[in-house]
Amino acid sequence: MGELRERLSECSLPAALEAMGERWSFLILRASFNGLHHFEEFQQELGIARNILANRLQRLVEHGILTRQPCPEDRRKIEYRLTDKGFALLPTMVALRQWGERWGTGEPAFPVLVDARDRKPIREVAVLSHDGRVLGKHDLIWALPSEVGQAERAAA
Amino acid sequence: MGELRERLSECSLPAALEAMGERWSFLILRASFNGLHHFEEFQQELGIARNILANRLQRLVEHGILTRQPCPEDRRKIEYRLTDKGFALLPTMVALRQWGERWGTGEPAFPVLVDARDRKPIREVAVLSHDGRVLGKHDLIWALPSEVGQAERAAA
DNA sequence: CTCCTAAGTTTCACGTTGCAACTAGAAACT
DNA sequence: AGTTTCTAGTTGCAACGTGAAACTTAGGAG
Repeated sequence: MGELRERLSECSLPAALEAMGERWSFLILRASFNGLHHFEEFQQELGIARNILANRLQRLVEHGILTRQPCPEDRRKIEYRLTDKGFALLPTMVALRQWGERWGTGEPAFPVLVDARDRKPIREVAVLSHDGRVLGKHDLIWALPSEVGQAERAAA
Repeated sequence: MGELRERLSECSLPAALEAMGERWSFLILRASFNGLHHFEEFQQELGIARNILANRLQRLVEHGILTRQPCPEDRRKIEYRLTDKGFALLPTMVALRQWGERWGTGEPAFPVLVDARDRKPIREVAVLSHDGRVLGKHDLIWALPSEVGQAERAAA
């Protein structure tokens, strides 16, 4: 347990926050998920200052979360698009949004994310065991990598 | 689709970020999840400035994410503990950490979160359909609440 | 040729962060 | 009882980040 506390800083959370931890980053990402692609769209949707928006877009591009390329048909316009790395932030974003909805002011979420196949809403994002049970407060413990069986060290 | 874009701001992500969006908030939360409870513990673990730490702890308490109470056996000490609302941020935190691990520097996560029952690592956090399928990039669409069947509007 | 639009950049006032030193209250030591 | 130590802060100040508004540059439209 002593070692556990000492090695806390080896977690990759700080690395993730280095890319996404600044103000506006998640809101730009959400707008991106919702189909916005251009500077002026982000600016009007979010009401963010233009210099800050430029800075954030540049950082997101540098971190490989968005790509930046001029539109072929109107070369004034720049298209910002999510990369796979950027898209992989969807579970984080949905989890955070669901938390805000459940514990915040209680507004119903909008828009709703639905399964394209049957248009039914998605499940609540949760921490699951290897066999798919939802794990709660008392079902979880922190462990050293050495304490975990060798065969099943895939997920974190 | 026009309405969808117009009503983007009704999402509860901004509310969530109001509570957790500042620098250090997630790292303090992680330390909390890992069993730290006292000011000096947070300060030494994170290397955060004392005034900022005091400010963040106060904000987290104000938002109902942590509780603050003096220890009975040593009344110099203050205990900060996660509330249920704070604990409910676990899926968000785990998702963010897993993203950092998968797409960041590639360090193996530490410590590992395991199922208390069998000590096997947890699954990767994902967006799931109502019947438990993992939904990917092309399996998801955004919908107006009105477009979703009345019976199944539970999750977001 | 002129006007307009998209995507920035610049300027400057203001707010936030971070380090270091200081403080108040409770416990421990002598 | 008096001094020291320990915990959880607060204060002061310099550096950095943010935000509103005006300005710039390249490309397209009439």
